[in-house]
Amino acid sequence: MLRLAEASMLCYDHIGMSNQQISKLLRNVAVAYSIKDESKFRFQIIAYNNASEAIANSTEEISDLIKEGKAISLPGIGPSIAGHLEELCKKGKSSHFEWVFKGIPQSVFILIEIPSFGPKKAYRLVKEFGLNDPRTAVDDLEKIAKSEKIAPLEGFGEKSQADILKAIDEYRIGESKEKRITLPYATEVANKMVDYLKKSKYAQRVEPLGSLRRKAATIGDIDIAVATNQPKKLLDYFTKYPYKERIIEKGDISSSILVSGGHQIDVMTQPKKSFGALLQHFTGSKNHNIHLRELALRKGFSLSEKGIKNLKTGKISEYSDEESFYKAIGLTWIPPEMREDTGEIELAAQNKLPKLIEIGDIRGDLHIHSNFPVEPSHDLGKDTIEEMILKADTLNYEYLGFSEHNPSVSKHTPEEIEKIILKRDEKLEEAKSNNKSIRIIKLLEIDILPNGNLPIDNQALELLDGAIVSIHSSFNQQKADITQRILKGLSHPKAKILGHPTGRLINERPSIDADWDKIFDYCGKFKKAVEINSWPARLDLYDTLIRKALDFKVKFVINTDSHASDQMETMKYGVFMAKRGWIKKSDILNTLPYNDIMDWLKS
DNA sequence: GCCGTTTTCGGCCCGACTGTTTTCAGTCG
Repeated sequence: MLRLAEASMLCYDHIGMSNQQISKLLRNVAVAYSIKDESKFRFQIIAYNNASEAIANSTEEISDLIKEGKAISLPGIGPSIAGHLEELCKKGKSSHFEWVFKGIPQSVFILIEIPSFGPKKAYRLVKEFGLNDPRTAVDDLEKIAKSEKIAPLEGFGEKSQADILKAIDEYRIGESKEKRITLPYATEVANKMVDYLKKSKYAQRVEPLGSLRRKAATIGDIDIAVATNQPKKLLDYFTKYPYKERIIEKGDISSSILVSGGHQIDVMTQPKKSFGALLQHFTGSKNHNIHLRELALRKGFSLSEKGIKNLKTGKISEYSDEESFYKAIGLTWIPPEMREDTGEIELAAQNKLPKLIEIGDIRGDLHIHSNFPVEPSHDLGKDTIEEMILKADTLNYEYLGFSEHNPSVSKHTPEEIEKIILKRDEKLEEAKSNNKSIRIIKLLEIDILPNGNLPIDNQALELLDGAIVSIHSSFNQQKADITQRILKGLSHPKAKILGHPTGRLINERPSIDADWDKIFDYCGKFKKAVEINSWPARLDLYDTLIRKALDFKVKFVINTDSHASDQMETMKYGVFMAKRGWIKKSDILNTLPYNDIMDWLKS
């Protein structure tokens, strides 16, 4: 029955709705409007889709905002939608949404989830075959398609009947697996294809674009742009990729294939002289491009992947690079990581974009685990202290902060813990004298226990230059409790860094539900650094929360949390995330020289 | 229905691909 309630979601229970549920509800309103009368409600459809997306991407708890009457503060939510949501929250139903959904079977909102199904196709099939039970609508449709009853319908045919069966298969696979893949893995898949495409004599330039170029934490489809004078021949070559599973689309300008592992790769082509416009178009994001094109329209230009069309003369100007494309509409070039339409276009118009941090600005890693036997309650590193230092040397670092997990408290007395820390000190001192080029900082990663206490006593903490405090258990505590827990953990003078703050593991574990305003406010006031953890499955903090933390004047450290020396190379992913959070060098503490870092740790 | 550094009224991105069509509707990014 859950799905029935989810379909249009007119029932607002006393716990409130998640952002995802509210987002889906508004998306469904747009779908319903499309079915009712697409041209009449054209702009409502756009508005509801925008609102839906805004809520899906928001870091605020929308259901709280609605209760406080503040939903209108979100860009994309105006007085009308906010009013309907408030009514839904107060009365458990909204008369307006009920009116929009009236006469549209719930099954439509189920079928819409199938790839290649939009409002029209879903509604047509539901009506045609009386698919009135949302719980069985997909199965029923499959049976109907198999018994060849769809092909005879007007506007359908043999091919579309077969395509529907294929799409249902994909829908089922998609439901059972994670669709989005991590950035490093996507990079690997993309690079393999880039190497393949570069071998074609028809390819003049090959660039991975889309969310991959914007360095999003997870990637859906892999987008690749190719400059070529022979698009058809190039696409022929592309669709013959040896690891291809099947061709999704094959056109004259662009094509899509599915490769082993179920990943989709889209290739788009343009002649070399228009490649700048293609780079801009295919990098996105969608919202960035829409905003850019609206801006251009007001200036009398129409933008596309082909170039910039002057609406008065009808002439299209071509651009071989992105800088000149942006310049032509009065903007400075915008780093791909910032292209999410969250204010970057306005800043580019005023030439006020921040100078973002670069990997070369990083002077050291403050979160690494060696294999020194600290007898921790969590995992030990794989490599020796010396090996980690050697790696830091090759990365041209100035310093390295060793931060193994705290020794397990269940197996040791406080005296024993102190002894272990002192033993590690000896080892670190020895390593120091053997390698003069890397300065060593004595840290520890300490659990914040469920009650907010730290498992190590003051005497042991005094032996450290500083501590990273992080949550490794009881992730599901109530918002108020977990917020208090973190603040208490951070309150110790030696606690300097909040490690992997949200605790999320991509595709595995969601973020903790904490009051980030309170936490960032505290960190800003008391000079506690917030970690941007580069571990590809963490990328924590993530971009939108970094932006929020910046508002509270929080300082950050970018760390790798390495458990082996080669993992120290993942620093770049943390830097990508920082750039997506609009971070400058001056916001990051581990861009500071050693002495300044030590001053901060002592402060 | 939302929004504003040319607007509180009058706008709202753009093009590719597919299947079913003979000029287009639907879907996607």
